[in-house]
Amino acid sequence: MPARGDLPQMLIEAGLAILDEEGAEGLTLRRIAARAGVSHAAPAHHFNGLPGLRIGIATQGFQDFRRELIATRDAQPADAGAFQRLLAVNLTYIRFARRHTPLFRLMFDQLPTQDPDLRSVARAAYVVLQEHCQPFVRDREAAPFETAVWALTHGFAMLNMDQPYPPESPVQVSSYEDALRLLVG
Amino acid sequence: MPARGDLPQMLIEAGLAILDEEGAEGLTLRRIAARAGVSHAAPAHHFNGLPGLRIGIATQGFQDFRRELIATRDAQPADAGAFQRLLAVNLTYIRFARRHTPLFRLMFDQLPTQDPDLRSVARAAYVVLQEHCQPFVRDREAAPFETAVWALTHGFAMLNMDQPYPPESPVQVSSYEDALRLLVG
DNA sequence: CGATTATCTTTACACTGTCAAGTTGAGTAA
DNA sequence: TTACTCAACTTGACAGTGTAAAGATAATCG
Repeated sequence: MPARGDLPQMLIEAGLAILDEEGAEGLTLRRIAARAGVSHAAPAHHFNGLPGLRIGIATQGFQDFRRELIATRDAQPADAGAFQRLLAVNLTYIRFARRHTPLFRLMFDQLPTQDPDLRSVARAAYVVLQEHCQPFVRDREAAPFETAVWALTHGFAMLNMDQPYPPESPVQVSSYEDALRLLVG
Repeated sequence: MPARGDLPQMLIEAGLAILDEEGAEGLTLRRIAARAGVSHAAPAHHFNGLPGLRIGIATQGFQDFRRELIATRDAQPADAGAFQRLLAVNLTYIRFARRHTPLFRLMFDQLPTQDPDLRSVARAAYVVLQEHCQPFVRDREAAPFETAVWALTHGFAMLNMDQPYPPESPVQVSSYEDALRLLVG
């Protein structure tokens, strides 16, 4: 929650709210500023224009994303198996994309900007997934397997986000478990 | 190639060129029109504003996409194995995303619009991938396996498009073959 | 107390998409 | 031929956008 007077954080929160409520098209500098109760030129003093503000919003998005992944991990029962843990975390990944589709798109659209803070929190979110792959690495190398699991999950999230495609054989969340099982062998 | 006087096709071609040369930010209605040599209001008579033109560009993108997939399939040697064929087609999928990143994003961003033509060509492109999964379906059901292969490939394409992420363990095209092999078993 | 500096507002500008009205030119019917 | 029609396109205007410059305001500090 933004402290009153902490305008940068208030602008980011306003941006997140607009993304969830109105989608990516509503995310204009002037509307963000209006929602935060300041003039349209105020953001310029804290961010490098709209591009900078978008990076800030994406950074906050990755932090929230990571927090949800961690919350899912910590909510697993003590006797949960390694596969169930990996599955639960990855399903949170997929559901986050579905629940916050415009934000999710923005997050990964902003990654190429190479902003240090953004890279850092994005990396931290990935580590949560990565550590759940550990039990399945066995004799093979870790990196290629982790990459495969990540790509499968991210692809599933992307294709499941907006609508089933192709319509005749939809990418349903319910079929992700089977897909993941194919991969872990 | 657009015939002179076929303005709709010329506008789409102009849009594709702008996407490749200037990225998504350059794709404005007025710049597309200027590149096609017409006034800024001309596109309105052939498309439903910029949203309609974007759908048209995405539709053309899926057609080109499908053509490249088919070209790769037809270029395989007669003695190529089923895995090599699947791998080759999917690598074309991944490379297309990398070579035409702004277009690739636009294509899948426009899918939720539910435009009939767009859905049709997108489905046709998917079928190319789908038919290469056939040899690996064996006793299991086809749809979940195809979905898994598609999600893995699409996720790989998305993560590989702009830049390696996370930077320390990049999603390299060279590691896709191992990932796919894990999946087909 | 007076000066300074960060924060925010006001104003102006170029650019965007859309709409309404006007222009043009090819085809058509009498 | 002449008048009509109509699709294709242009022109002009409008609200909304991001950005930059300049002004106002208030807190901080010497």
